[in-house]
Amino acid sequence: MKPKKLKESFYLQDDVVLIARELLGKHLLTNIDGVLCGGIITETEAYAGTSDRASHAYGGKRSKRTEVMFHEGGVAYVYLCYGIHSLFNIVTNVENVPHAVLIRAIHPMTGIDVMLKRTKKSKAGPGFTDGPGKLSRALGIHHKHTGMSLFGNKIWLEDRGVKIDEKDILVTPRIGIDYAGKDALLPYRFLLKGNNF
DNA sequence: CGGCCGATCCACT
DNA sequence: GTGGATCGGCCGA
Repeated sequence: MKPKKLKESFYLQDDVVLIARELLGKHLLTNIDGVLCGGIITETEAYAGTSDRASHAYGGKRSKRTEVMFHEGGVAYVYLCYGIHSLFNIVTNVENVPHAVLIRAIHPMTGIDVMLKRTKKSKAGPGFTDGPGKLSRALGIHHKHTGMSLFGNKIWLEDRGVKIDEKDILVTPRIGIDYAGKDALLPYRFLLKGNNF
């Protein structure tokens, strides 16, 4: 199957939890600093808008940081966490519905040498791009890229025909959101079983 | 304007 | 297993 860039209709779907599941196996690509890098998405988390205590947009909160989440689906929401890490999210749903999917891990495929250099690693083994902060650094994604369209030529997603079987998907609660009360228990995290990355 | 804290990672014990 | 790094956003004064 020929690679095809994910288009608007994918990002406008109403069910962000379903989108998070469907993003497994899709390719995330960047062309930053003139270098093509990318990999297969292996772990995601859904953030379900104004009613989700774990979401930055909980209660409909708008701020300079969260405003981009209210944008129509198909843009990047990248923010700085712990003063060090840029976390990459995909904004979904229609304008004013602030849904997003956090990409937590990828299996590197393209531009591995450059990604190694960016992360100061010597080889692409376990622990290379298995966290949201790490994969952003490897791909060259910075919080200055927040609001960027995913239909452009810097950051985008492709369907390359990777088929994911239901039995290979692990579903768990989300990570690092203990402050979210009962919403911390929601099964909104999806990962591919047996992936080393 | 000051203080607190985070959707994390790494070095060190 | 634990704590420090490090800084923008947010809230209260």
